[in-house]
Amino acid sequence: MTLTKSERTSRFIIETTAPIFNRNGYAATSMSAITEATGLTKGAIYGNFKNKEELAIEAFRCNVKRVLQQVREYQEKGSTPLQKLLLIVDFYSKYSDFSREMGGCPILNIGVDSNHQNEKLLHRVRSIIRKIERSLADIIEEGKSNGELKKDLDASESARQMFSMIEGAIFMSLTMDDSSYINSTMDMLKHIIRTEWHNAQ
Amino acid sequence: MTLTKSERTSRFIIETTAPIFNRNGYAATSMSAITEATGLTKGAIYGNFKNKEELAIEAFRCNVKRVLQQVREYQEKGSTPLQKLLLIVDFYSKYSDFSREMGGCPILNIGVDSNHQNEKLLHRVRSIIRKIERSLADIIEEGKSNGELKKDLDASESARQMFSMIEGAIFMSLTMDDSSYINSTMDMLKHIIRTEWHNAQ
DNA sequence: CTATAAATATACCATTTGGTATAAAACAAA
DNA sequence: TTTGTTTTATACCAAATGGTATATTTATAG
Repeated sequence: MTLTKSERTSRFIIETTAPIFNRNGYAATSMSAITEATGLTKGAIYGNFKNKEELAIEAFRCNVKRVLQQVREYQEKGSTPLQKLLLIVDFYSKYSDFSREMGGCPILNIGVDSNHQNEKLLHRVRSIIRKIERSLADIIEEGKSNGELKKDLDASESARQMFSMIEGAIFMSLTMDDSSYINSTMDMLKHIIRTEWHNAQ
Repeated sequence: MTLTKSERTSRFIIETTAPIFNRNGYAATSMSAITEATGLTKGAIYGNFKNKEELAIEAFRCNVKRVLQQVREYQEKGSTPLQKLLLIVDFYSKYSDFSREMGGCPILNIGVDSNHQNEKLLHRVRSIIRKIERSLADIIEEGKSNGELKKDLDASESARQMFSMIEGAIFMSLTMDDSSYINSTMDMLKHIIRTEWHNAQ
């Protein structure tokens, strides 16, 4: 587990530029902003990354990793699929505070930013979205299996709807700088889960 | 109604650059892209606009105007508040096709792009969001008054939730290039309106 | 047709852009 | 300590950036 020098500086560069790329987007993040933030020179940056695009991709990966780790920690507090779903919703209720330090939601920001601009980044965003939806759908399927959730529920469609609502609420909260958007929508989502998805007999 | 030359070219510049600003964002839209797209020179651009920022604001205004006009036309086909709400949802079901020519949703794109980047643009986005939510809330209030919608419905909160869901669905559809996101969420929204908001006695 | 004003084109500006070749430094093994 | 290898700093590149001063064209009014 001993890291080489370049591995350490690579991580350092990624971690300090991650919020910058997230806040400003790809085009609006200049190499000079990167050298200033890190205190390093272009030599160090280009010695560790092929180009700006590669660094942007690593920065995105870093931001996503942070979010997903937090979600995972939250959801693992629940013991049943239904509890897990509600805990995930709870996490996103606190998301605007959490996300402020890294400059918003990477999926939303880079998704919008990369569309029509950077194919590679866009593909990364899409694959992360698919991954998240798959893991949500898996939980829903488990819920159907153990009888907590209705058998006729379309797991992948419900997962998409859930994630779509979450991203919409994050967008509104962050652009309006008003956390009541996410609170309100997450309450609504919980209500849907408990009344439409929950298998009450 | 006779326009001066500069008024005509100003409009021309705004209309041809509007989709470019919408697709690429403020920083990633260069003056050379603007001169190329319009076929005009910098002299013509800076003779009609103070700077790039002013043009970007006008371009945003132009894009928003287009969307809102379409929504208005759609909703005016309905005669009651409930019908109007459902028609608005219908409009957004077809939104991804409609929006493609102008490069996505201006509120979403410029909202994300301007945050942490351009205060003036961000303020414009916020004020448009408030305006839209107000008009949605007004329709809901009418629905409460004429008995179509439940009396205990919080009009402005419901408007926010509705718009939040719409923006989330647009984001997902456009970044995943898959219209099933918006269709699915709009179906869900209709269901909510008809079961949770509708006053069935 | 002419004089004046409005609108656009041209040529330029300093600064910044992403990127690179190479020199200097820091490091590791002998 | 010396050698060879990583790693980082320096100095530079051509191209592009947003913006401007001025010349030229185009339109308008007398």
